[in-house]
Amino acid sequence: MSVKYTEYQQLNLPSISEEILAKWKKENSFEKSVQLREGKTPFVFYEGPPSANGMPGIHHVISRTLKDLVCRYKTMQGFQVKRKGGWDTHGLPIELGVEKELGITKEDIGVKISVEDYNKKCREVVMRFKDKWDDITQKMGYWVDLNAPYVTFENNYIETLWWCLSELYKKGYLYESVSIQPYSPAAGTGLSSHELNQPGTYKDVKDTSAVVMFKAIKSEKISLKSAKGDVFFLAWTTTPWTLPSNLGLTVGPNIDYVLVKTFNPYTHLPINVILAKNLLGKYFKAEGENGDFDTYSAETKLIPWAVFAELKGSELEGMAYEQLLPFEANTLEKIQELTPGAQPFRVITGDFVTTEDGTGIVHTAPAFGADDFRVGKKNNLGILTLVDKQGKFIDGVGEFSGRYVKNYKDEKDYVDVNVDISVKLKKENRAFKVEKYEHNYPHCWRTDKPIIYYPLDAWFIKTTAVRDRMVELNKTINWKPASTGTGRFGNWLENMVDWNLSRSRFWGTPLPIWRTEDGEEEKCIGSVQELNNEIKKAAEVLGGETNKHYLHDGILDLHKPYVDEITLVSDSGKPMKRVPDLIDVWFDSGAMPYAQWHFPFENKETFEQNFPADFIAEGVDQTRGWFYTLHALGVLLFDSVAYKTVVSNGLVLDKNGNKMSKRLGNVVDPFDTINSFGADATRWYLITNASPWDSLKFDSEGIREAQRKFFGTLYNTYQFFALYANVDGFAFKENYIPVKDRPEIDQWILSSLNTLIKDATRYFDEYEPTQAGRAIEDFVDEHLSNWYVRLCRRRFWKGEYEHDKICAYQTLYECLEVLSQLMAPVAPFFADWLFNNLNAVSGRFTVASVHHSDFPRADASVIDTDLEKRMQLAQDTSSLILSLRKKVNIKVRQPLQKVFIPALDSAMAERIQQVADIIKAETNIKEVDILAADNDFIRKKAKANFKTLGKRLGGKMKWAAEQIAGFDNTLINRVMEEPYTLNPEDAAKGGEPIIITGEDLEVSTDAIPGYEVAVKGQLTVALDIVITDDLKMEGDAREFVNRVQNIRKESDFNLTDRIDVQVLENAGLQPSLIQYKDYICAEILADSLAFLPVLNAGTEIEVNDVTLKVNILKKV
RNA sequence: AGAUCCGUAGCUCAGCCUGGUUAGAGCACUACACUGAUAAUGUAGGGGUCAGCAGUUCAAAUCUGCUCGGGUCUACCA
Repeated sequence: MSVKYTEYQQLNLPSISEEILAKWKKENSFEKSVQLREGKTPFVFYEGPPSANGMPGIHHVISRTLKDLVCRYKTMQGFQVKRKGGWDTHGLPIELGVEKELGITKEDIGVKISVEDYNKKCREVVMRFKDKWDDITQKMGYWVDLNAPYVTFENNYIETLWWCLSELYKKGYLYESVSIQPYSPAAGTGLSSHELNQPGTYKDVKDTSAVVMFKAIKSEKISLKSAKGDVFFLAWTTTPWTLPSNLGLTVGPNIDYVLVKTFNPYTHLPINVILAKNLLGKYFKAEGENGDFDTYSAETKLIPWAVFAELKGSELEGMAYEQLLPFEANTLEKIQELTPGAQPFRVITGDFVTTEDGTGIVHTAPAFGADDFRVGKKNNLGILTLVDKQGKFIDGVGEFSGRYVKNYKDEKDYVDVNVDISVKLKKENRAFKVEKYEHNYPHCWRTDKPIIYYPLDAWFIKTTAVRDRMVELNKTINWKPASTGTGRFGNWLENMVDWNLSRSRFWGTPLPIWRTEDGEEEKCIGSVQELNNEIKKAAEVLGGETNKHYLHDGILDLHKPYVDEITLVSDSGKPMKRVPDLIDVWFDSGAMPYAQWHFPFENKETFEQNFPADFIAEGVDQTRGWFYTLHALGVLLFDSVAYKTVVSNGLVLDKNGNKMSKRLGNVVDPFDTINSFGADATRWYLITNASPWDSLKFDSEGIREAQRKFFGTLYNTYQFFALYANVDGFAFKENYIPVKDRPEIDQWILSSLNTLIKDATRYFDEYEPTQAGRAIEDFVDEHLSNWYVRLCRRRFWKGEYEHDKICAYQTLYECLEVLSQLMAPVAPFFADWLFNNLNAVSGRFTVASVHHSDFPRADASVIDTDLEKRMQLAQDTSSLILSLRKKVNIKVRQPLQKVFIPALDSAMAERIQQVADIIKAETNIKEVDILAADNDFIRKKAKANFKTLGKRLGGKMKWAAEQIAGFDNTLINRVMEEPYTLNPEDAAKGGEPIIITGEDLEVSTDAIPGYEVAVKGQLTVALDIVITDDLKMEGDAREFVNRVQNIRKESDFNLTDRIDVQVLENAGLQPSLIQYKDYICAEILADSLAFLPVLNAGTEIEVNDVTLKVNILKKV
């Protein structure tokens, strides 16, 4: 008739996962969990789209666990949490993968393979591991809606991106400009930062470096007039080929510079040079300072030098100098022709200048360095690009024209142009030091040739225009951890530059801008319909073959090459072609709040309800990725944050703290992990081991520990409950017994439980799942299993099914039930399993899954902090007594008469009194004798309370502490009663009196003579270890019970089987057994205990060094 | 190079915000005990210059500064 709690052979977490997963599938538990909250407040979550062209790794499991647990928690808190999944499908990694697979390079696209076929291939590859992802998603228990995911390559998605771009265009935020980018002359292509970060691109190479001399033009303004002869700025470069393009010198405004009189080591001519003071030692030998200038000749080894002026960089600003290498192509006229109004050849200031290397004066060629470009633009230096895209000097650079700046073509007899430039400068008295310099320089990963930084056209979003607003709104975002928001992200925002959108690739979202050949007119398209209209319009105006394939159905695929085949017409009637660029994939993902709903073309209302997100979470590596692009677009388009809370989780490292990489072979396969340990233990470990934002040293031993320690203990507790509840038929059918009517121990565990609910709720609300998990763990281990169940064991298997027993069942049941709910967000399978096992019998909930239930609410009326403290006292006391027993080697089964516990005050006495029974039972002691506060039996010890006294006493603290340590009982008692002056003599002489009160003392007890004593903090116990004959007999009886119980167990008797016991007569134990016969029989469920002179059958047992023979007979 | 996180027992981590005089857990190790939850549990033991240096303070693991080591992100250097 009655349903039983399911009992198990042993804990098998993976099979629990499987079983529950099947149940979820069958019952559509996820969909149901969302449906059940229909009409409730939405909690908006954005899923950062993974790319399915790579295998999922263990690091995906941690961030998804985090996302999942928050969503599950919020659902249980009554919110409706829809979780639309998504896939990131564009981007360089995909293209590179395809190229590798096809054995082609970027240059082959459009030649060996059509763009159409290439993109087709990309589209195939992009979902290659979707099955694996779906698999891990399910197995790890990640609830996300994959039925209608957003996919970034779909037309609708791209259409929204176009809408976003056109909005930005309308606001004037989208513009084209030159920027300095890594460029590979050998490959003839720009490189993305991603390509630059491929392993092995940075190599140590030796290059010709030169410290060159720029001749200053003396002016009235600067006090260099005092220098006799020419004055030169020293500047260092590792790329002498950039020197003809030099347009400025940059100094640090706060750096100290010196003017030094010396000789040029190559020409031996007297010169004056300017360089950073810190770097003097690098170029001048100390012994040469103030040397003999008059006798200097070419043969002199030690070059004399002398400092005769010192000045700040800011004082140098504005000084002019002679052009170093004038040629036809870099005359002032040419420069001003290229940049009207440019004013080159001046000293400017820049923050990026350091005195780590070089001279503290930076040769600035705006075309060939990002910093140079920036300061050049700011200071109107103009720009010279005297090197073409093949990497050779253009015409008009004298003898260097046509020469490659590096050996890009593998010429056998290549002569380094950098060396020739240096030689020329040496001859012209313009080189101060030329040497080989070894440094780390980036190389093209494809051609292995050094890259250069080169000005390239690119499209930008003017994020700097809203920088202040982005900073301001960022302050309203709840960052976990906060430091990422203020530090890494905040700093990034402060120093933000415009967003470079352009990518010269094939598989991605095309930039929807069409332009006339002369660049005079352009159009930015914001929707498919607009494009189709324009297609027709262009066909009509331009006629002929224009757009003939697109007239009938309009455009069907918004990718290359189709968009590029389309010609539009300008307002003045000229044909317009699309600019060739694709956009940065980060724009794809950053626009997902809008594009996932195909906003504004559809789902306007849905979008409005789902923006901004309440919560997102990804790895810290997304700080400048997704977190940034989401934020930027939110601010640019809607003047709003895109998310209110963001959790950034740290990296997963291997157990030795190394980054996981395929190369090192230390990657952890998430499938293996979950298959062998189950998703719950894995998730629990990932969450509780370290805060999500700390990097995690992943060690499967830790999962094993979580499995054994936490899940094992909880499982055991359930098993224990099920075992006896099934015997007694407990199904929670009786009325709920008011907590106040239950035994104190029940009140205590329920109080702890409600405190736990309160804490866990707070932690989850604060996005501190680690703290929540640890609190739950502590409760299960310390409170529930190792104290409540241990102390209450007998209540479950002894006695009749009545009040006390029902209290015990109800209490333990409630603990297990609430635990299943508290742990549900983190360990969803086990929690549901536990919940269902309980609910299948009791039917207390109507919902079919713990994930459909409401998160427990703490009942403040049940929380009794005093009781919790008291119990802690009982635990500590018991622990002390047990340690004393151990010390004197008296086993717990041997009863002892008495323990003394000194109470320092009446409150403490009261508390001990209330838990005395528990202590007695736990430690098998007959009496707890509480010594009142004012007894003289014990000696008290006082220690100064540094916290209260320190502030008042300051320097006299040490002295006072010594005084207080010397107090005796009388003095301590006196201070406890009334204020006491510590320094009466001093005070009498007019010194500051030191008055102390009871608060300023920390009183504890000293040893009690004649007893075994143990102390912990303020708590002292003194154990009476005398074993009287009576106690000995009782100990024997208990020991005997234990032996019989073992025999019962070994013989596989049922818990309820009754027995008859026969014992061979013996002198040693018989008196004890007779005296405690009733007790013994009750314990071992014996109907008789008989002493026989002869015993043929039976077992030899040993009880306290006495051997005796017993025979146990099961009653039939 | 800049930013940020981290550094406490052999290992994984608390404690740090709010300074207080014996720095805690768990795992592992050793020994002993317990055994009707038993692939569990208890007790005891060894194991720490709280990365280093300096400062503030009566008092620093805790606050400040610097240095070193590790991770990550960004940048890439004349």
